Amino acid sequence: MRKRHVVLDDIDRRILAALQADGRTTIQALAERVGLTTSPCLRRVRLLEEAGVIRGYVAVVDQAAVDLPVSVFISIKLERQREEELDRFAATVSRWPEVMECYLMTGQRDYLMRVVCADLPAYERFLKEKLTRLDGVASIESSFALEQVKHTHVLPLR
Amino acid sequence: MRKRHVVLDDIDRRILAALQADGRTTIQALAERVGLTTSPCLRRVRLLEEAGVIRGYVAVVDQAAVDLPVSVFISIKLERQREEELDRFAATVSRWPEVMECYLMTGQRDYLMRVVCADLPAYERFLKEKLTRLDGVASIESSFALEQVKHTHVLPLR
DNA sequence: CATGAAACATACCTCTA
DNA sequence: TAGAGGTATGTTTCATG
Repeated sequence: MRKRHVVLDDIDRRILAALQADGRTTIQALAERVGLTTSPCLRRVRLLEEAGVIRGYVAVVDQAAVDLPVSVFISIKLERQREEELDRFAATVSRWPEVMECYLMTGQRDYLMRVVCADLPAYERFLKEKLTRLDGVASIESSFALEQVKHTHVLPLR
Repeated sequence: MRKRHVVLDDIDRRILAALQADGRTTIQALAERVGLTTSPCLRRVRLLEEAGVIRGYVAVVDQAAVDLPVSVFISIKLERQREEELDRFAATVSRWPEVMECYLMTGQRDYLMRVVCADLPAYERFLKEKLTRLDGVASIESSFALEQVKHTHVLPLR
């Protein structure tokens, strides 16, 4: 899982595009699609995996179908922005399973995160039992997503 | 791909958890892990797929490794909020590959989206050539992610 | 290209709510 | 007795060296 910077050529990008669309394509089908035979195709896939370009293969589960229809975006400002405080905050929220994404933002140097939950009471529980119990949080601002217009994992290669 | 509401039991949830961690587990390993034999395990997986609970299987590609290190969150307010305008906006941005996520938000009824790009110039191109060319956009506000603290696809089942 | 492993399709039995 | 799991078997397809 090296993170050394890998130079990708056109075939690599086509492999990645195909695997982003279907993570279960067989090497044979993949090879055919990108214009290789199976051996070099498999070799490339393994290299991409080892280099960390492919981080893994996952099943995409429908949020609503597992009764987690609510996405909340939360903006959080910390009282102090010392490195140590930021790291501690980041480590803590990373451990919470409700947090799907969390970013350190420019500007006010605050965090933006997306939290999923079953309903409003569940969200309130998350707030009361977790977020508001953290030290050093200056402000919390929540906005609710009414509708998921788009949600993809497919990166625009090139 | 029915969206009829499916009732999931404990075994289903464990199957989903396992497949969210590794979308390529063999049915055998999966069956062993959830305490079934392969036949009923495979049956359940197929049902979950057909019911749309499992939307698909994908390779997770590292954003930075494919030279798309920048995530930008964009808040967009529309001039009018008629159904028709909202739909047209949603349909258009859904087609742009740079847009990874887009949500219709409560409150001001505006949109929040995450766009990925290679660098600032690329983002400016996206703004100039796409976003600002749309009709009916009242305001655009961008915030940049400095750092991805967490990004997961694993939903907190139960 | 050959080989072993896994997926897949089936058919049939068992148990129980 | 319908529904879910288990057993068994044969075929096909794939990964891999």
